[in-house]
Amino acid sequence: MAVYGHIVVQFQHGLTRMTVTLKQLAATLQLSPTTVSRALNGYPEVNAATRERVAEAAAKLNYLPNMRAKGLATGRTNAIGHVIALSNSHEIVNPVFADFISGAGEVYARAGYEMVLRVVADEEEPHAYRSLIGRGAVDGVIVHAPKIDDGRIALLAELGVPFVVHGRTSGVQAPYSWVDMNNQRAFRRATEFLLDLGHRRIALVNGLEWMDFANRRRNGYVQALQQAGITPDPALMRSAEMSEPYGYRAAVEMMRLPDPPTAFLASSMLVAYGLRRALVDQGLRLGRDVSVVTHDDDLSYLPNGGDVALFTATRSSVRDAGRKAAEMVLQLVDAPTGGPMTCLLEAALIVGDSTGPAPK
Amino acid sequence: MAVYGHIVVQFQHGLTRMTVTLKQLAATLQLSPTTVSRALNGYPEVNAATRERVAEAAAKLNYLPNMRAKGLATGRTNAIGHVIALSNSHEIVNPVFADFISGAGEVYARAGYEMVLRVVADEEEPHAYRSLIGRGAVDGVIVHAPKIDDGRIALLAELGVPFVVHGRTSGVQAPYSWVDMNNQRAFRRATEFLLDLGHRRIALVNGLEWMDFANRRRNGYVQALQQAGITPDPALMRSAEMSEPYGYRAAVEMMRLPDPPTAFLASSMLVAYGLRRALVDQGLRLGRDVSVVTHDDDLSYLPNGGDVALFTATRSSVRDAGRKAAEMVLQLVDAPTGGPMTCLLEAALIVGDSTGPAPK
DNA sequence: CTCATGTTCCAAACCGCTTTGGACGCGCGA
DNA sequence: TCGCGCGTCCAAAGCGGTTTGGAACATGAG
Repeated sequence: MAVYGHIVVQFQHGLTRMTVTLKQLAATLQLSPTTVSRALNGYPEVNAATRERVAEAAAKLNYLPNMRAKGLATGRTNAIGHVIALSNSHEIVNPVFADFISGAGEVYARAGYEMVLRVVADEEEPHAYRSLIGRGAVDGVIVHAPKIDDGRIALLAELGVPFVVHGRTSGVQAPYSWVDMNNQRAFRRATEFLLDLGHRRIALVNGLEWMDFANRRRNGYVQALQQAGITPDPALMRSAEMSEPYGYRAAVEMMRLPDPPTAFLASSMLVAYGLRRALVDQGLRLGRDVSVVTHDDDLSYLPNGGDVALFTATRSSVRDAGRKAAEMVLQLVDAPTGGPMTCLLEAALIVGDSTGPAPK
Repeated sequence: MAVYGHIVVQFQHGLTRMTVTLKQLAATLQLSPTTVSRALNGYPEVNAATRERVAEAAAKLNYLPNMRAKGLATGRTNAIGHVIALSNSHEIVNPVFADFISGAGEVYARAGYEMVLRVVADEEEPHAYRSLIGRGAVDGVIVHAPKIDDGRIALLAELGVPFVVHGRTSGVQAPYSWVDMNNQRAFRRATEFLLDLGHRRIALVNGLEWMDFANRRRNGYVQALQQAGITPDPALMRSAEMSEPYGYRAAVEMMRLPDPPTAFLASSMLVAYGLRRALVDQGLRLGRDVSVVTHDDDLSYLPNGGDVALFTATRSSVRDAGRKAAEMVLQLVDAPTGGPMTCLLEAALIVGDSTGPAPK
């Protein structure tokens, strides 16, 4: 370790690495730390010429403020926390997660915020939130994958931290901030679309229905059926973790029914892939012998076909939702009194090759 | 805001929220901050009875140390940074990412580390690393998706921060820490497996070949072919972002060749799905008329079939890789002089329903 | 010329924790 | 009895920023 002027140069691994502090910067400029700090943070009580000098020196010396120190002094962390839970029975990471994160991350980057992630077993989730906030690691929080009557909302309200939920949670009365896709409406429309094509036996291959989004989707489906005077048939409704093999099994088993469905509603692209595989295996052609509509989260690595949509789908970009949620939580951090904000996104109904009139 | 004894209780949103500091805790205990700090951190110079008292009080008052303050004092952040880049042409989040993160996150959680994520356009990646480290936001870094001759290795070495790469980067001589799957060997074995079944026309539907992993996979494939006296046919080799439609197109177009392949090697499950769809559409049966082997990253939401594997596959859990990488970076943070560590994982060859002898 | 008013800068306190360098009392061997 | 070492504890000085409460000087009005 050697000292040149006021710049400390640390030798490490045989490499030169420099960490300039505000104090050192001030010293080389013959100014007080106060003035330098103010110059860099745009306070008015500093001469324009001085401000210029400071900015130049900072750039030249490669000064970067230490976030921990800044955080300590200001009480702000400039970080938002995301807790993702793994149910330890089936340790599935929500495939939607990557895209949501990428949308949110984009917003954070622009705003100079950090994203801190915790992956925990779901029984430790409350602890994770308490710890994240109690130790002052984040200024706000995003809640992922809300269940029906989700306890996290009450917890976070109690902790008094700004948060926004990706999705909603039926059963919680207290107002809170959320951004959600209109799951019910999307699935009602999808069902109506199939009804209009003459389908009467429509199957729902849904996600886990204690997840709020899946519950809402089923409501939309049931609503549309009832409106058309059709009693929902439990044999045509499934609920499980969404995967390709799940879709496959669902289709195989339902097609064995005495009165099999002529159309399927899938809760995700992967499920739709599975449905497709099973149906094609049985020699059926999608869009002619049997129809499939899926929800499409518009995941970057799971595009719905090429130029023309492979599946008829209700589409809503989860990445957009991530962006929205991030923007909202940042606003809440800036103005906690702003009150709950909400944002309901509508899904587009994209017609692809997988649907057609009900066979006679 | 009201003061009870030395505990400050803040009223906010009409709710009671408490933040206890070490100083307050010390005051209620009639002890000095020094002693309390030492008691909580397990230093020997404190009486066992005192330590007990401190621990109890801390638990009762719900004391959680402020990480920013702790970080400032110790010079440690207890956080590891992950930078993920979005090439702005095609903003695809690597589907592998979610599982890797979940493996790593698990290790961090156990070690009391935070994971901080930055999502940036790839031209800003160097800046992201500099900023993350220069501002003291993290103690170490994981490098994702290395390309051939990746410049990030040199950058991070220069910055003098502990880091481990998920993958390797051909062309970089200097030693560095990495955990990688043996891509070359996996694809050589897969190719050999097909050769043993009598296939001579074997197609490779690869990922982007300036990604190091894809390059290695091709090497393994080419090596096996040459060993068998077969000259690799450029018409049977593709390279692109891995997706279902890509697999579909590749299969459709290759099957139109005068001398079409009898077997395919896919670089990911999604590509394999696409291959399957195209081949089945043409009335071919997998495992009889045409064979498919894929690499399977064992992603939680993309299982390779149910009880029996849908695709014959080289399988290596990317979640395990995440765990490994996290463990390594934590070790490096604890002992930076420990020198580069490496970990090469071997893929298992799983035989499924998608392969069979070459048709006569 | 005087005094109020700005402008521009600084010294010092503070954020919440760790850590250095003792202080103090006690038991023990010489 | 003295001196030494040991076990326990504490005061105070950081860590690297921000922010409060002036100080010093120039300016303009009266």
